[in-house]
Amino acid sequence: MKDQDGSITADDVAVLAGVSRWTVNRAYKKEASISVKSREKVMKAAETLGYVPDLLATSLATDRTNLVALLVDDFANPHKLVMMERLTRILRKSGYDTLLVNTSDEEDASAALLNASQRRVDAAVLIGVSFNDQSLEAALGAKRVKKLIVFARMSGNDNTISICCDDSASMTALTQYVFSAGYRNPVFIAGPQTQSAHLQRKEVFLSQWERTAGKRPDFLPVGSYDPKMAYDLIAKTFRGLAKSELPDVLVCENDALAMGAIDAIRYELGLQVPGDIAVTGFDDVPQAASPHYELTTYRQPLTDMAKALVDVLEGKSNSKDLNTFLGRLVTRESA
Amino acid sequence: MKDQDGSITADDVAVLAGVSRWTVNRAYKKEASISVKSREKVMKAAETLGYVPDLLATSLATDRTNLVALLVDDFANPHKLVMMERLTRILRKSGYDTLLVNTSDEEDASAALLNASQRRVDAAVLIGVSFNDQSLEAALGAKRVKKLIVFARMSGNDNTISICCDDSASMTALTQYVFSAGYRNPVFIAGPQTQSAHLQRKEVFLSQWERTAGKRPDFLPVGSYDPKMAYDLIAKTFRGLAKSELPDVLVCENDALAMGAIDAIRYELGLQVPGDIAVTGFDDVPQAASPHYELTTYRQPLTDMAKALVDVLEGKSNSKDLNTFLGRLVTRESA
DNA sequence: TTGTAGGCGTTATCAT
DNA sequence: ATGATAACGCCTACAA
Repeated sequence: MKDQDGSITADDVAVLAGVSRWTVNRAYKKEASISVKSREKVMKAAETLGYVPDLLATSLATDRTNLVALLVDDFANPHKLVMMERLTRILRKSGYDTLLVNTSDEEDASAALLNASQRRVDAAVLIGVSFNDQSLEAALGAKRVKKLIVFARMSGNDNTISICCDDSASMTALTQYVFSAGYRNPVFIAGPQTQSAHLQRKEVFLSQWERTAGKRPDFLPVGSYDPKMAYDLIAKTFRGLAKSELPDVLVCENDALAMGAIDAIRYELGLQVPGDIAVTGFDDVPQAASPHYELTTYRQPLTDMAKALVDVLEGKSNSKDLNTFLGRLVTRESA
Repeated sequence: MKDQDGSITADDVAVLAGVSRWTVNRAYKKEASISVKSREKVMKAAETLGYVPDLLATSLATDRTNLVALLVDDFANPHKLVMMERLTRILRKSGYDTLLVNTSDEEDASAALLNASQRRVDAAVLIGVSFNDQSLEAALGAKRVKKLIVFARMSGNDNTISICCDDSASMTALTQYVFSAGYRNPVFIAGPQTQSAHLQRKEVFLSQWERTAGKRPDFLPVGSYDPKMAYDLIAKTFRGLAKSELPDVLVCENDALAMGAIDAIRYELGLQVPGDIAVTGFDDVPQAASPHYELTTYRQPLTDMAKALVDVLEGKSNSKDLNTFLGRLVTRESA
């Protein structure tokens, strides 16, 4: 045994087990040519010494960290918690650890990406939205992040792998539901308007609705995916308006906005949901099911998406456009 | 320039800058004896090559990773999101990165601790609650986690550093407020009952109330800090009871439980909050301020606590009992 | 099956 | 101020 705590290396185990250091390391490899007896000896010695292989040294030697950086820029949205839970759990099951990187007070994600690259993460996964494609591209080009993955969002950037719901399919389903439920005067509540706006839920809804109903709806951009901001904006925008001037449904880009919207309709406008104004969301966060919201929304297949992420990490998935999933509409009382 | 992407080392920079490899590394150290000119040359060369120091190799050589593991076992509680945001941001500002470890499906945290130790984290921070002191102690003894910190919870374990609100002071304040607001028949809604139950909020409340009102209140343990579980339990427990049999206030161990309680009172029991049953929480999560909950609760000074964590990491704080903070009561409409 | 070099990219320490 | 040696703990590739 060595002197201090925690400095037990393969060498120490080798001595105790009476084998060479390399045999010790081999004992920890799945398909290594090593005799059962040797492995047993090694494992027993390791057990008594409290030895565990050092992942730092392993990573340095193999150029593989089994580390994934999760970049999150928006902690007001409860769906982030759901995604983090799912991702960390499934990544862990596949042997990956997760670096949680908070990019909420940075202009763009490139500084965070740089930092992650210094830790040699196997991939950086963006669960945020306020990134812009250009800075991403720059970061990806210059730095050494091996893979850049945009999760739960489409990305227009070709160097990026996007794992997400098909915005077109999901919003089309939502549009059809809203229309066939009889609503005729929707307003779309959008999140922050980033530069790469193509393919967004907003665009799909506006054009789909126009095609269906013959009129392009208005939309309201909220500064961030924060229920409070949605609340304030909706209160300010619609307060004092006559019923005839109000929309009959607010189609929200996600549940965070929708929950703020519902509260504002009830507590600021003094109106009923869905009686006066209906509301739809996107994500199906846990709170959406509560009797207070009863939110009609769209659920993404997070587990499948997380598994797809693992496939991408392990190089099993190559074609970039296969990582588009279909979720399902969850209809409740809010619309 | 070397061949592939991302494999630029200090050697490459050294060649381009016309200095030795060690000078390159020195250029990145704050107080290193290096000439301004050399540093400039190095930085310029690094810039054109896109060199950044490798943190993996640094950690291996220095035995300091600047990595902190955050163990979280409960993703249904929105306060976790708040804590994660605050901690990651403040840790980052001090040069630490955060490993997010999901321990929600593990019996105890020791397996997660083992894994973190293999990455040589500088510290493991527990933001969960369903740990038991014994397994922690075992893990701390056997493995090489340098520091084990329990955040936002008291811990009875001496080998553990606890950074939290003073449960006694906070619950006393809450107790006094509830009593002086005229409530006389409280029930405490508790979280999972772990082994080390001493010093918990529940105990403080029960004994404080007994001292004040002369009667030890009942309490109801919920299986996890999940609003839904609180909702179900409260619905099941109180449904069909006569008004005289109902409590007049539910003192909840945290906001997650309180929010479930409020929903259950309104939507399952058909009663008013606070008119029929009042509710208090703990944490002051963002949702607590919404007009729907208007929750009377207790806010912890998270930023100060996070800074204290940094102090502990940097060895500036030694005495274990100084890391107890005072928060403040936030009174709203729910009680 | 087992042992041996050499290397991963950095830092501590000593020498110049 | 700068250069050089050894070490951090492990892995790949090769030799025995």
